[in-house]
Amino acid sequence: MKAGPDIARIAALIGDPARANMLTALMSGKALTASELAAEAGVSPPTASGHLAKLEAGGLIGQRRQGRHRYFSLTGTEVAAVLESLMGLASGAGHLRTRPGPRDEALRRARVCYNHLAGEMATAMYGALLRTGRLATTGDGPRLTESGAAFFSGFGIALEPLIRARAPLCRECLDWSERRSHLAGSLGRAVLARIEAEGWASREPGSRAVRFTPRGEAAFGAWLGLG
Amino acid sequence: MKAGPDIARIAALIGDPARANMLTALMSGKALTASELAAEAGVSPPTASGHLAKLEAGGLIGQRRQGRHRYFSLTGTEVAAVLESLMGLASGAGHLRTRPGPRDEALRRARVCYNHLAGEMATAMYGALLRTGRLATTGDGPRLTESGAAFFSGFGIALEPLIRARAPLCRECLDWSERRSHLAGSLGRAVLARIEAEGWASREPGSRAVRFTPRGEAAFGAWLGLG
DNA sequence: TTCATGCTTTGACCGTAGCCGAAGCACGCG
DNA sequence: CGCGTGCTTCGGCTACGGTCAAAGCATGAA
Repeated sequence: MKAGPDIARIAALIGDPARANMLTALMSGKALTASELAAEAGVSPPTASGHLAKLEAGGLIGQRRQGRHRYFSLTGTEVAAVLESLMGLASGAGHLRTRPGPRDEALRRARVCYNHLAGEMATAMYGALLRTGRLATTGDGPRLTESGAAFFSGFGIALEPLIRARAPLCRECLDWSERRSHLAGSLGRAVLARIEAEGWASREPGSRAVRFTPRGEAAFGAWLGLG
Repeated sequence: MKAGPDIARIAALIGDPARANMLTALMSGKALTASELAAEAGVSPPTASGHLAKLEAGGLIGQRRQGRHRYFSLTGTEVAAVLESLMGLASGAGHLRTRPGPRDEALRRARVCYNHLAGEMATAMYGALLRTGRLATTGDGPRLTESGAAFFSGFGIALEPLIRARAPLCRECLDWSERRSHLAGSLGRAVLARIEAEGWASREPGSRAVRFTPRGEAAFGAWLGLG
């Protein structure tokens, strides 16, 4: 017994409904203030404050003071990955009676996962990138190929600063709605930023959903060579 | 709020120390009786019984009656994957003061992850398989190539029954100690079985650790063409 | 300085959930 | 059949943890 790390500690941290709501809200990748998170979780400011302190002590979130606000965010992609996989279990093993509403439909299509794109569009993209040899996979996550480097440079992404930074360029992340992987890492983040800058899609305010315009969706498909 | 599935429900399920211990014990892949799990969790039989009922209602474990015993096991690899990723977070973000003992060291080297091999040896194997083209990766997890099929057949694994079964042949699973992927799925399971049948390694009783014999380790490396 | 806003701490309340002992089933065996 | 073992249900205890109101600190603005 006691083999392996103390998994109950952080599972319990996620296991409270108020805290789970906060973490889910933070999955949008945006840093949120304590009051916003309190509203999101449906609790009073004091309660939220206590929860946030626990989450921080547990290492799941971090804070950044700015002016008289306190911005909270997830500490990293690893936390986001755990949350995503938990959502996969909950949506699968949970009560299926709650059939997906229109809002869930949009989330399934495309959404923000911490800082990169997730959902149907994202797994389609990841598959296309691997099929066309822009990415290759080692045991240690995906790797950018030479043709891939040219491909993304042509899309307007400056790769050098990303490579110079110590954060991993490519990562894969399991999608709870699709049950397949999609692209994460600093490259995944850059792609999402570029898609938004291009005007192909925009985030719905107050939600994780990403809405593609019809023209944006067509351009996205053409870029990747999707059917 | 309420975007996405009810993650708090199952996180809370894992969040109790007694239940977490039970789940960790079940990560060995073996089906255990209620009394064994009670001992593992350090609680009385009545308490264990209550916990097991909750875990089953939550869809995390299933039971199989056999004689006058009741055998419990995890419901699937998806549950195991969540537990592994939670261990990754807990070992990283958790208190690092608990430096790894000799027992942890063995676990890091090679262990059972639900029904397949995990740890250093497993990620090395996965990397070698991808490097040599026995496996290729699509967006939808790894795929067995033709050369890979010949490779595993030559190792004494009958692929047809695995392919005929509806369970996925290849899956990847994130390793909490290595933070890299390793091979799961029915093929992963078959490989571990073959390794044990070959006498290369054996499971330590009452633990998840897998101990390779010196000769077994050498044979394993030669088989994969590791340095 | 003085006020207002954003957040945290304190203190008290309450509910829930874990825990066990004892009794109750259920199954298998002799 | 009746005994023993394995597991579950029941009752009641305890305590941990979530919750909010009110007061206490900060920080920035006037």
